[in-house]
Amino acid sequence: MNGRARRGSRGDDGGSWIAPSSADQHRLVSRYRAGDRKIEAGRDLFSIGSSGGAIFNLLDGWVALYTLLEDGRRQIVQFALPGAVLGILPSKRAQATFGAQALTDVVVSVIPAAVLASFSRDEPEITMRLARSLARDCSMAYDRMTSIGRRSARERVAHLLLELFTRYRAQWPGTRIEEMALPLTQEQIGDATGLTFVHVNRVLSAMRKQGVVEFHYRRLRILDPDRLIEVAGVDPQMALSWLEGRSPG
Amino acid sequence: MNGRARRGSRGDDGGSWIAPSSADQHRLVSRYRAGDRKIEAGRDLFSIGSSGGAIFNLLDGWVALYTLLEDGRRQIVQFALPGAVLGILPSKRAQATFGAQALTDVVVSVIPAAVLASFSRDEPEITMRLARSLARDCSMAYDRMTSIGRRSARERVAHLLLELFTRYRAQWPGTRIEEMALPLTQEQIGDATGLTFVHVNRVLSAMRKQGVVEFHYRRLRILDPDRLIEVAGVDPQMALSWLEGRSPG
DNA sequence: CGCGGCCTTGAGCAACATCAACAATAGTGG
DNA sequence: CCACTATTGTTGATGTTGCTCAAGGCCGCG
Repeated sequence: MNGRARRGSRGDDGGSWIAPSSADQHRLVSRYRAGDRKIEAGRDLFSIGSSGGAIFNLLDGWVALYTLLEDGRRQIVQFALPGAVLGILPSKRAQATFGAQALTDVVVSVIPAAVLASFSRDEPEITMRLARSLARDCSMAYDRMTSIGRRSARERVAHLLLELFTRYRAQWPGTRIEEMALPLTQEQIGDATGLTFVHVNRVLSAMRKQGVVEFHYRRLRILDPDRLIEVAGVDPQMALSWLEGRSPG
Repeated sequence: MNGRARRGSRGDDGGSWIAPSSADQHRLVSRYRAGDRKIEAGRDLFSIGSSGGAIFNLLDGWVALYTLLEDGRRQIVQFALPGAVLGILPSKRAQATFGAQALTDVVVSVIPAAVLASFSRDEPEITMRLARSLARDCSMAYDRMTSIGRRSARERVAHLLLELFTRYRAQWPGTRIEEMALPLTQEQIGDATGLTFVHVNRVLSAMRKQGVVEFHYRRLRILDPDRLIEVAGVDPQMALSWLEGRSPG
């Protein structure tokens, strides 16, 4: 039993940390940029219980997918980065069991379900890409679940930071930065790792003191990558391949 | 940090509890029953690291999808029941990050990836069904993740039992049993809920004493459904719709 | 009837939650 | 530029949940 307390929030907060760059590389369907929509940080792209008439292709910004328990406990189940496809439902007229909250200002291309259906008839390729995207989401969910179920607090936090860092960096291949804007609060890290924000804070403090990572007011700096990989309990082989953006061999 | 201990196992154990019945209702692709394969309880359908040339359509039996950490900690990320589609990889020549272990003797129809690709060209409908199946898997994974991340041990166990019970019963619509063969050890329940088998045992004992459920040597009996729903922390509305096999209204 | 896997129970402890206060920061309006 | 406020981060004291270690009982099977 944990994470019951929720601190006051109203969901404003601005964020244009993310370099806009050419968002088109992330488009699922390249024609039509009419359906593009901007959503400001803190708002929901869609909420729990909404019946999905549309699919969102995230072009720019960060989004958190989350679930809620009746008493307010919250779990962030996924962080979506540009290129992600959101809002696919198991069946037509099913209700979403999770919501999607913009962590930064966000640009999405909105694809009505009907349009998608017709696309998939014309070009089965697109449905296949969708399936692969979903398979990836599943794999990531399994990975996260393993983290939450079987790793210590320290390992979980390290693993999350490492994951987000590598996914972020994969968008700018070839760069060698070890610092980034990570638009999360410690509470959100807690919601993603199944911890309280108080404990997240302690874990982060410890890791800072030990010179592993520094996370302060939404800036993440990796001080010692190897150490981080070790703490996260990730196979170094695999971690290396993540960092270099190739498939694990 | 938990669940490090793993008890000796060799994976024998028989299980033909499941009524064989007409397994054809669970077929993704109805022609060709040539590719059918039987796998005995305890064996893996595929293992971590295997590069998937094939997809499995589970026709009969129970399967556990699991991940491993280097030091042997294990997380069961999903239980697959007849009708499930297993082994879809995020990309061709990617390696599976999770394995699939038969909990009972199992019958699967094996569909080589190449065959699936050609099917999806002929009949885009199939790819779409695949996508929906994957979307459902994602939703279930998110649900489970929330359980593990945010619920107490008691709630987690109750939630899992309730889920498995309703999913099992959905296969025989209209029946009103509240007892079933559940081919799991307490250790496997622990691996699925992120607990140790010792603690699972204590939780189950408590729930038995309180007249909620009885789980003993792989037989599950629901003593007090309403109570179980309450303990699991599930919206009664939703639970009711599960039990009746209709979509939540 | 002996063995291996599984379940059960107790004692002690570590990890993490909760409660509570306070400090740092960014955003807002003057 | 400063004062003001909401949010977020920090730290300590204390409590609880669930883990670890350990021993023994139960059940099915050869």
